[in-house]
Amino acid sequence: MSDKTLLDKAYDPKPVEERWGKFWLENGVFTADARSSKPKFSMVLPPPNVTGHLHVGHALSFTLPDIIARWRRMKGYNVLWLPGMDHASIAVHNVMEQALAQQGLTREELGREEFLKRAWEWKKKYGGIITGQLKKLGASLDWSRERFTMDEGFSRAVRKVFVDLYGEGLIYRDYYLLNRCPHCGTVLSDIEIEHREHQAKLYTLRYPIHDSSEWVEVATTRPETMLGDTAVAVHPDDPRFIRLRGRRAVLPLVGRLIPIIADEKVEKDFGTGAVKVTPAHDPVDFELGRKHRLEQVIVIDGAGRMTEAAGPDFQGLDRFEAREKVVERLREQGYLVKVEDYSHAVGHCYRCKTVIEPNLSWQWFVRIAPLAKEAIRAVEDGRIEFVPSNWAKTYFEWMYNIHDWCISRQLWWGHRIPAWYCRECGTVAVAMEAPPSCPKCGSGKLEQDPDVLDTWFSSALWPFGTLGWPEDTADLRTFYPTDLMSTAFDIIFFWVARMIMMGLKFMGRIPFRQVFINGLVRDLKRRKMSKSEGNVIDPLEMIEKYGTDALRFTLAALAVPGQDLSLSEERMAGYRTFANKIWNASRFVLMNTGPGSPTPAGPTAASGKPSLADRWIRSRLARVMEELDEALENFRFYEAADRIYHFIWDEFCDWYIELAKSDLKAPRSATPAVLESTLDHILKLLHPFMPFITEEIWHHLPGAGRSLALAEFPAPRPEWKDEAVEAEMKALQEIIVQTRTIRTENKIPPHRKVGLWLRPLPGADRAALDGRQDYILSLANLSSLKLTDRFPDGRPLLKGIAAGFELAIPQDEELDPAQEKLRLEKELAKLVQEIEKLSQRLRNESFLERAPQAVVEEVRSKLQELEQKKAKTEEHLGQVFGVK
RNA sequence: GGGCGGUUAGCUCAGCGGUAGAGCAUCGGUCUUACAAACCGGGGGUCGCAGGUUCGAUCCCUGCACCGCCCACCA
Repeated sequence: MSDKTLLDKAYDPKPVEERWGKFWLENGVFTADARSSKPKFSMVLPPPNVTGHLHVGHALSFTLPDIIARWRRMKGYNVLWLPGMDHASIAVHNVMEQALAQQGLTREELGREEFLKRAWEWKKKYGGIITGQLKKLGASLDWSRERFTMDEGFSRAVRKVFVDLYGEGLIYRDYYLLNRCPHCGTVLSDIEIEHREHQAKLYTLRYPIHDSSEWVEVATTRPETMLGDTAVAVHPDDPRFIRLRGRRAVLPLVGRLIPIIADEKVEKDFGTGAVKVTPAHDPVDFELGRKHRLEQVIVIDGAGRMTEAAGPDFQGLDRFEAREKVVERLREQGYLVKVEDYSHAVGHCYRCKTVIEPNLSWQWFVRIAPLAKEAIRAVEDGRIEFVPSNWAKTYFEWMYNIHDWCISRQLWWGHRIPAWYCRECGTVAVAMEAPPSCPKCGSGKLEQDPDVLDTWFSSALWPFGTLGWPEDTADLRTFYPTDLMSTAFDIIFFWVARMIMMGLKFMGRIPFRQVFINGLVRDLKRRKMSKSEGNVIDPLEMIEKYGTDALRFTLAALAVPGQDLSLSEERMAGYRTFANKIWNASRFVLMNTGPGSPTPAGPTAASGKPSLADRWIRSRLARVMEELDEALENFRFYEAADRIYHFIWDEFCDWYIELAKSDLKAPRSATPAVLESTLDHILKLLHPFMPFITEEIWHHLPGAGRSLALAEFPAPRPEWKDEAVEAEMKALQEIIVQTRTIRTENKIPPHRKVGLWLRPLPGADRAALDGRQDYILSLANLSSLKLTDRFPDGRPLLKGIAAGFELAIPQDEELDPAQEKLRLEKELAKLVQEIEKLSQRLRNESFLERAPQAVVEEVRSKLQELEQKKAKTEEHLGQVFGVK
């Protein structure tokens, strides 16, 4: 890729990201092959709204599956990750109508046709913003298969599903009380309502009993609805109201006589124990009304304005104005008993946050129970697995209590309901295409239902509609069912559950095998990010500042299953540093193994004798490779990230490269080859997390292929693991660290070379040391030490114990006895404390009896070791400073 | 009202039955020829509270407290 063998000194993400992002797309690196013989792994992207722009939630829920996709691809799977966009009817209406309002226009004034024309133009112009941003993130999507929920094929799929369900009686039309958003001008389904706590008032009203001087008190939070009351209800067992049974009340302000009914739904202990019933404006009252065959008087229309039925005093008023006025009138006329502060939950539109208005209208519904039954079973019997598994509980709870789904919306942008009404005979014709005439009376006067379908109705078909259904395509055969659905918990009901129902219904098979639910991204105070709070972290800004790889790695490192994550910029800065670290480690490797270097990693090196460090890093690498697979298999992104991070930084950079510096000096060393191959492995292992920088560096290595994204992910190499080598290395590391500590605490300047004298403690393996003399020497160089064979008499010594060795640093100058004494005493105190803990356990007979032998043994040998150490330390103290 | 999750080092978070970990911050020392966006060393936690189970609990059980979220037809 590049002639340069030496990379720039600091890593600059921008040009690298630009170059490789473009390269991947232009070369079809992520294009799947429906006819491949490789095992397939498929996912569909949760289609972002066309109104969307990338926020950090997207960044998370696209990065995680991308890591999986890239990992699988490198492991030899035929990976399809299919992108697309959702037409998002309500959201689009919101933004477009807002724009219209600025011109003083409403959509009605514009007309349906013109509105749709503009919507399409708008989609064309702005709809691709988020997909462009997705590309920036490095998401390895197959753009050749991009779909849109309103493209022709998909729309056809939507119509077919509607027609088929209708044919089976699973879609029906009903006159029902539903949540309507007065602002958006459409009904909403139950889950599109957000409940928010309101500090409101509870009004107690007094309704006179007809033909009597008595009255009944009722409580309400919505006095304006009293104009539409058609009953008062009490509990059948409530003794207070037995005398009122069968009587009628006179509705104040209106004068209508309304029955007093008894129903068990009424809570005896709430309010006055009697409740006003408004079947046309309250969900409970609506049910009550159907049960008791009460009249429905509509006093508020869908836009939240009072109707003619509300009476001349109120007609045309907004519902909240009407509330004030009704209360005023009631007060004037003595019907208002009291007003109390009252806090309760009020439904709001999930899009525009307007208080919803229950409203009666004709709507289309999906009869959900039969579909839900199958969908429940698919999760129960494990065909579909939720990760983390506790989300299955959320899913079940909703599915068990699921209500029929209202799918019609009074909007224009979307899939128009394929139903035609005959103006002559009133027949409803449901069909894929407009029928030329009424199938019943033959009249040509047919009118299509003006409404469109709930956006989620079409999203529900995403896993198969995007693959070509209802056609029997190669893609559909190869890639359905998909393997993984990765998404956030807030759309389990909206989307996941419905995809499962529709997939089972129309494909006869589950739409995906696993559902991975990622956490929510919160700010540092654990608050949800929202524009109004002003606590939004903009991923694009982060990319600009820290690079995409750093952003991706941060998200992965914070992605603990089942946990929301608090995104911190500091953390991201840390991973930018990590990228730079990798960059520089690679520079080191390339400088020392490249063709121009004094120690090229050619065939000679490959056949050279591996040093201890060579064998050690290989062994450690083998472990990381295993752990990474395991972690990704289980969606433990944070674990994978943490593991690779520490392997690269601590083991590869801080130890191996440092050791390599002296190993490289040995004749016929294998180190250049090991350096190069370890880097190659590191790049591959890290690529799913940090695709850009790894791809860039990889192309500087000999033997790099077309793209690292298509290279083979390192397969497990158990034969590389070497316990003995790791143990030996660990001992040597301990010795080094110990000497460094001694030096630092005695303020020996880092650059001053001092001698190191080593003697195995009784019981330690002397041979292990002897055989490694030269090696220890090179290790010692790490800390400006030189190994001395002979204990130099008569000079001050700094002493320590590490890994079964007694060590001493002879000092050329006078050392500060106070300093050294302090160090040893501190050390001693620590030892005494630990020894006490351990011996306490060993003194406990129950422990000796009941704990596993291995544990007891471990404690014993640890204790022995500590005691030896303690003895030595005391000896040092006594010897050198005369302290006993 | 029902359910779910959280409470571990100054901050953000891992760990979850056998002597407490990371990143950042902090203290001390280094420009050691890949990297000062670095290197070396150190300090810092009675793991929310109270009981229980266990040889042994941060980890399991019960209760409590506080924080966050989801669901819900007490008007």
